[in-house]
Amino acid sequence: MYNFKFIEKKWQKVWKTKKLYNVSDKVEEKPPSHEAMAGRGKNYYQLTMFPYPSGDLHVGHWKNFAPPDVFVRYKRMQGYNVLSPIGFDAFGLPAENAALKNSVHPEKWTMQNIKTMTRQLESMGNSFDWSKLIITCLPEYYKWNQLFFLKLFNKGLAYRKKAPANWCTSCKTVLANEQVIDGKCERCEGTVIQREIDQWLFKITDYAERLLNDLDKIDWPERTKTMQRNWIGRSEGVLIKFVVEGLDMGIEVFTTRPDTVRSATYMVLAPEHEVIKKLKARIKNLQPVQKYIDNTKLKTEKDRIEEGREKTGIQLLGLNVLNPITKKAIPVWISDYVVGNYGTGAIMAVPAHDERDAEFAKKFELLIDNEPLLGFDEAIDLVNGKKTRKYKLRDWLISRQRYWGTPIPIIHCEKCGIVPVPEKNLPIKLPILKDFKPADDGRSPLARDKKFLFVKCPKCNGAAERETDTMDTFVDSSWYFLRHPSAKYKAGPFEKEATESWLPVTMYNGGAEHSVLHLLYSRFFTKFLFDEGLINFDEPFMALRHQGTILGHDGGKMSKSKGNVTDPDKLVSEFGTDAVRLFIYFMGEYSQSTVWDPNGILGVVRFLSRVHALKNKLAIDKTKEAEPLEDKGEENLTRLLHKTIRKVGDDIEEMKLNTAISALMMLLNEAEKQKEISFEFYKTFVKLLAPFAPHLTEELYQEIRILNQESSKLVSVHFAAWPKYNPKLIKDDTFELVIQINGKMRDILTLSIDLSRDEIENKALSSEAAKKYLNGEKPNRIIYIPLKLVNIVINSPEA
RNA sequence: GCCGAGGUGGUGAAAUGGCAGACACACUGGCUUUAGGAGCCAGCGCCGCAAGGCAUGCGGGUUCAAAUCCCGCCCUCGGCACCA
Repeated sequence: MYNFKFIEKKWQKVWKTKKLYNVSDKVEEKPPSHEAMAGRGKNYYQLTMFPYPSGDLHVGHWKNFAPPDVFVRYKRMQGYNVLSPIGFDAFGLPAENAALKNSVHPEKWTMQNIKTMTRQLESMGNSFDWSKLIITCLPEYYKWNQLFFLKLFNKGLAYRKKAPANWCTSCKTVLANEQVIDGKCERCEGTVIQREIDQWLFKITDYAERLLNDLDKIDWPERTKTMQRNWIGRSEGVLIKFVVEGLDMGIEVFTTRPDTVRSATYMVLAPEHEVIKKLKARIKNLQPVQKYIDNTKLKTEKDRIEEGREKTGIQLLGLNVLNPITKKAIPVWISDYVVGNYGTGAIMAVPAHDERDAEFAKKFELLIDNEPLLGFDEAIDLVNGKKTRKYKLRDWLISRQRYWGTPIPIIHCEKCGIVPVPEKNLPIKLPILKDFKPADDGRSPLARDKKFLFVKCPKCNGAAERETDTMDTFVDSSWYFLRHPSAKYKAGPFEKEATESWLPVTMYNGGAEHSVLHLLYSRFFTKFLFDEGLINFDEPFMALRHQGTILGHDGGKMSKSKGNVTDPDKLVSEFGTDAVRLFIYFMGEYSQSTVWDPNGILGVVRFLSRVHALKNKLAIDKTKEAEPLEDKGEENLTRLLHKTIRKVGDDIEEMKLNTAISALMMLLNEAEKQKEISFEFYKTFVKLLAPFAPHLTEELYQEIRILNQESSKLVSVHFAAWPKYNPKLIKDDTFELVIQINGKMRDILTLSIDLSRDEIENKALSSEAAKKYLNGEKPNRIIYIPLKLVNIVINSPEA
């Protein structure tokens, strides 16, 4: 085994000091779209979703970061100017929780972890441009979160509203949605209820239509697009007004089935429907109704899950509406199976045509009426309905009553109301609090910092208070890809030239678990900034590929809490970074999930040391190279080399790294059979392996260059030109003909590719196998597939 | 329930209508070595001494030919889940 420790350390140091992977800041041509890269530009922006600084790099991080680096190195060798930056998604609840547990400040905890992870990421040998590093918890980054908030606010796209939040009754704090697991608190398993609190929201629903339609113009996995489509959930329907009996008012419902309106036998309102308050006076059973409404609010997620689909509800006695066609008076109910913030929060119930309504009608013994259907448009005309589109997508609730996040740049003034912080006063820095525990009253810990809290109103100069909520960390990650090329820019969130030359991201890599939230929010931000005229594109990621997850030995997702997380450090110190990288690639396709089992690593370890040992077969006598290829073995090897050049390139393009490596293994197997190998061969082999095993190949490449007496200036293998294959050499002059009898393989012949169809069929018919099975008879039919096979069909007697 | 992905040797996996199991791991036998998680040679889907037969979750179908295409099931994973 070669001295990988020495080699890997040495080259990592050289790359770092030479800033080998830092891209030039000068303006290049626009980046090409992924599918039409060739010849359309030279800038290539590859980005892998930035990590949360949890503290250590586990094998899942390797699976995230190592495969895209192959792609990046390959593109670079092809002559692309490749930007591959890295950063840390550094705000968020885990830091707070860990900090509370270990009594360190979240900032200290986070910055320490970033330091460790930086070192670990560096030891992975990825070709990151570290000069473009971003860390979201620093004011120089989150300042721009605040700027974007103000821009959204000015356009009415950031607004404040009383909204239900997840409230853990045991921790007495608000939880993020992702912290609620099966209706329980992730940390303490306490009960989670909905609590109404004033919160900030981004009006992403304004963009629903564009977010949906523009999915057609990006190269993303179909399943991811489908998930976004379902999440946005557009449906085409009609608004129909039902007149309240005896009153000069109506209640509007949304339906996708106006053709069934004649069979609507009752109406159901969501418990929070505002009309209930308005018509209080007319409701005869107000007390039980109020009780039902209160109960709904108190209902926990857990209760709902336990109840299953069992429907509950109560009639609003004394209140009827008129069916707009039959003019019959029908009862009005409230039930929590009608969702308050979808459609109009009211439905016409048609138990004859809707399963859920049928279930409800059956339970409460309501009239089920099956009138003949109307024509769709006919019905709309008759009831004077309004065609509408509705979306399941909700506005994005960004308020967090937590400490470790970006402060929302708003001031509450008694006189002036909600006042935005003037841009020139940004950033509003997050104060260093000693006590950052979440509070009982649901207010952010920032409310306890009087210095932070009490300010003068920027408008009237009177006494005012700062907003104490912080932003959801998804805000940070919704635009970070814009910041990377301008990482150090101070005058704004991003520089015009850098943005125009690098963005949109050419290739985005990351986990499928972000298929909805992060990717949707990023698209929303991009569209908003496009509308503001700040950028000239309205989709952030031209191409997207998900890596498969690595599962723990138990087959479950790796997670710290499960204790099935594997730390690759041991493998790295035992076999080297190159070996671990290669093993990750060789395990299976990039997009596929696999169970982590390090047992097979010896295969790639052996491969690497044999590649290293192959150097001993180099033909030192240089004159040999000039000789014609007389030796058949060497000629075959050259042919195989050129086929491998094509195969490896094609496979990397498709991220099929496992088969690319197996092709290199086959090539090595053949090379080892030779007495000597040429400089040219070895050099090409090393180049082909370079994106996969960057350290060993750099070492070998430099050794070859010295042996070959090339210039002593460092020319890294990672900037060497990717080998080109000779199309003449990948064409064989013979092929293997498979002979089938009745579809079963019976023989193989090696034939010249120059033979005609007749000659090939004749050869096949006179083969041993054909003679045996034909037994002197004539074949019924012969199928010929050029350069592949001949299938001789013989009629069986019974056919 | 709905949507999506998947199911191939002891293991990771190849093969996208045309030789099923490439490339590896593990295992078995042999050679070599003071020694080995070393190297080399051979074997390795199942049944069978062999000839041969049987095999890609299960059952049908299309085809000269199916892991691959079509129909119907079963199982695993991921997402959504009363959205009218």
